[in-house]
Amino acid sequence: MPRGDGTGPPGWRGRFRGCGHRFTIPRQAIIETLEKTSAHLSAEDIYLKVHTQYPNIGLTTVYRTLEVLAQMRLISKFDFGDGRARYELTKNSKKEHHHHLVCTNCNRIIDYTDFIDEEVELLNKTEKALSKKFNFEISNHLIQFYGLCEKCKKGESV
Amino acid sequence: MPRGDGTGPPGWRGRFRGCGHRFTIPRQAIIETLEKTSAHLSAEDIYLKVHTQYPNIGLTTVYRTLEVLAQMRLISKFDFGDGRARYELTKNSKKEHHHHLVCTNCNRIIDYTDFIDEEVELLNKTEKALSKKFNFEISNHLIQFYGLCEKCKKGESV
DNA sequence: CGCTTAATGATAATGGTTTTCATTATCAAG
DNA sequence: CTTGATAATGAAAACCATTATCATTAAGCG
Ligand SMILES: [Mn+2]
Ligand SMILES: [Mn+2]
Ligand SMILES: [Zn+2]
Ligand SMILES: [Zn+2]
Repeated sequence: MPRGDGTGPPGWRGRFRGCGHRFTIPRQAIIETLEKTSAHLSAEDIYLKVHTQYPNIGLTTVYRTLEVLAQMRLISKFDFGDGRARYELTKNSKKEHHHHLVCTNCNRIIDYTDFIDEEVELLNKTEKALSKKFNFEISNHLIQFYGLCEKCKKGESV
Repeated sequence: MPRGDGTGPPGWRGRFRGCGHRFTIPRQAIIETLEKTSAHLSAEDIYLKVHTQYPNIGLTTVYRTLEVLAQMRLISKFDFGDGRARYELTKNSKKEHHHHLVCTNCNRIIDYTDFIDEEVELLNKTEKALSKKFNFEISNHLIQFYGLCEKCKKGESV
């Protein structure tokens, strides 16, 4: 059963305490913002959203919280080529591990999980082979496809 | 037969002219620097190397040339997480298309092409499926594995 | 309720990249 | 080989996302 005390069902407070971190209002607010969206927010995006409800939470704190969350592996940090880092909860209610399509024209990001089945298999195989060959301990991977989204593909032919 | 006039065997001048660009000394020097290395150089890396032979070529020009080269698809631009963009010739004598292992501890980059055969197959399949499903025109992809290199794996257990 | 100290926030600093603008040099035309 | 239009260059300043500083606040433990 959910707590209803603002610490959220999955026990954010517990996770923070478990890593020796304090669970503060700003951290709670930032996580709630990330939970509410399915977008890929930048630090400033998050700051602005949080700001409407907690006008005294600073951008610096957003950056610091994101760093802690990333280090705890609770969020993923991405570079989609628009000059700022973007973040999303690693396990959102709606999202599990997925990869991205990035529109090089309008910077739209599309999540996909649909065709991952065979990918997962090949990824495991590849990771195993690479680990052995280079004696490299793989802990994570990044897969992104770049191109033109539906909208931009149309606009291109004008 | 190679020209021997400094424009290089693959006809760099021709490629530039073909895109309506002029072929200048700085551009030539930057390309030669990229041809000579198998590393993943930053703009400043390139600037410093070029600087030893042409001390009056500026960092700004390096950035601008890299932008042109990237737009012409002759170089690839990467973000390995160390806060600066890194570049490499798309088709080097030694390298064709390849993917990267990135050490999250010492930032070492390992190129690999070895296990790509099955990857290529799956990638084509995936790209086709994604294109259809999202009506997205895929023109490029990025695949990187993160973890600890041989050296850093050892150091970790100390 | 206090105490310890991690966390915060306003501000300044950092550093990679981009802009500006006056000057130079490429290269097509004559 | 000139010449001229203009793309390219370089020094300097501007930009802007991110980080460091430091005095202040508050989380969590006893
Ligand atoms: Mn996503
Ligand atoms: Mn490479
Ligand atoms: Zn688009
Ligand atoms: Zn390493």
